[in-house]
Amino acid sequence: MSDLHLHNSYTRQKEKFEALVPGHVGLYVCGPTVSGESHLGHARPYITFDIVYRYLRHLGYRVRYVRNITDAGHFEEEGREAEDKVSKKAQLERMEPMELVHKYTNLYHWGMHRFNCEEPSIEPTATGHIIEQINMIQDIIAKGYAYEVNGSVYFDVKKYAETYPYGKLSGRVLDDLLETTRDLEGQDEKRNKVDFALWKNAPPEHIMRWTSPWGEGFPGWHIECSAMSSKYLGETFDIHGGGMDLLFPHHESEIAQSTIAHGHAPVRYWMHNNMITINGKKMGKSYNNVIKLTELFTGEHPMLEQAYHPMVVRFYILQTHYRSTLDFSNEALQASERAFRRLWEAYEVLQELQHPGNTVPADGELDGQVRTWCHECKEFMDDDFNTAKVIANLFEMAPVINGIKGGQVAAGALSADTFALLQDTFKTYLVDILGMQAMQEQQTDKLDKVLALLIEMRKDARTRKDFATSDQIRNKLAEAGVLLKDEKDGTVSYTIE
RNA sequence: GGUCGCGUGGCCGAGUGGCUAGGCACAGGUCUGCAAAACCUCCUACAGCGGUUCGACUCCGCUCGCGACCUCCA
Repeated sequence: MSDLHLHNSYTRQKEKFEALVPGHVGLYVCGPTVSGESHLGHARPYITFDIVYRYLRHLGYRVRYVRNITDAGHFEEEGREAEDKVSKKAQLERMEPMELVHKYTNLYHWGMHRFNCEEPSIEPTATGHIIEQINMIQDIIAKGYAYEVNGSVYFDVKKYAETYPYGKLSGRVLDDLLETTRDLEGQDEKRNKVDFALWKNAPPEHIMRWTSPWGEGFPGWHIECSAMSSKYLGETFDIHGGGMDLLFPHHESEIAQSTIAHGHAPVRYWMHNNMITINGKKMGKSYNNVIKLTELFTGEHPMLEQAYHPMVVRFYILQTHYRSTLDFSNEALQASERAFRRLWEAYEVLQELQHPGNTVPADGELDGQVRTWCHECKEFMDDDFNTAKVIANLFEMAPVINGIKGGQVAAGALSADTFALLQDTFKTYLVDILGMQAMQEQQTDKLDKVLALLIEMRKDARTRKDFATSDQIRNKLAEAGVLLKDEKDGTVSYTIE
């Protein structure tokens, strides 16, 4: 069906993608924990896998894209004291877990929408799948790979490792882990330090709790993904994605749980995006260096020199390969903003251009070059989703487009076929696959008419050589964020910042 | 400490055993009443030291520097 190759984190190699069920792809991506606001670092996986989702569909696959919402666990709202959760408080003063989760889920959806990320096919919540998780845990206990202690259930990693290749995904060696794992609370309940919780007993003040065969508690962090992915995608599915920081312990644990529950490994291809760094350090809660999406879009953050449009951020992320780290800086974002504006304008110009209709190109060399650039886009995407190279090729073609409009390139330089290919390539890759869209809102007719009037008045002034008036109109509009451009053919167009 | 990864021109960033990615910035030019935009030109880098090779930025080794994971983490 395709020549798609992708880097499989499990084998650390690029592999040809073969769908388990021909024509269909099951894609699971670890979604957000909705106990706080999404930040720039979170944007990366969702944009990365939005590209994967879009490209797989472009290749003709029917994709079921499942991305969970982690809304169960040991939650605290950002900035609030833990005491808030203590049930002694009056009902309305107390933070309701559902309230918190709902607030941040909405905020997350708002962010994804602004980034023009497609919605997943299914967005299951951990709290909506407690039964499935309990069932899976019971199954693992029955098979002898988990044990209960004081109302909590732990997975027996040491036993698992006797038979299965524990640590392969993350490159861990069990013996090393046994020595280096730190002492944490609850360790004394575990048989071995490396064991992880499938179910946690809830202390009295804990606000999220469900009844289970082991008493009141809440599910461990890893089990939800195993339970939900197998429910919606089957015991084995094609692609599982997430951030590199989830390799261990999260994904390693998922493999272990699912392998015991189902008798075989759950995932055929693991994909992991790299981190966004800031001043060379990973952006993350623990480093206290996050820029929230709301801050990013408004520019209200000490580290931000200006606001950055979601499309600029998306473009900036796609200019780098998803497996490389990407360092945040105002300079980099500003460069992306200018770059994207230019490329998007070329795209808009291209849609308006008319081809003279010649079937033989006036410039055979350029014609061939453009065809190559266009065809390479597919090769680049097939090679582990190399969006950076796709964008580079689109930039190669921007001068051709602008040149045709500006007259530096002959209108018939390209054949009609090649011109159509060029138009299609921009639409397909820039819009459909990379998911870029205009930064500015669609103009209203009223504004358009007002500007047409001003442009007409300026044109009159210019023919009278009354440049004081014409420049005043242009400058005042510029102050208001409307930029006029005198085109070669004498017409005037405008862009709104 | 263990495991893994990275180090590219002013900045951001692809990528490859020989065939100058791309973007942003800078500089010069064309066009324009001026400007902006656009177009053309300029800017040839790959941490250091060895090795393999006809040839390495690309492979191997060492050194230095940086980071990620090992704990919630996208």
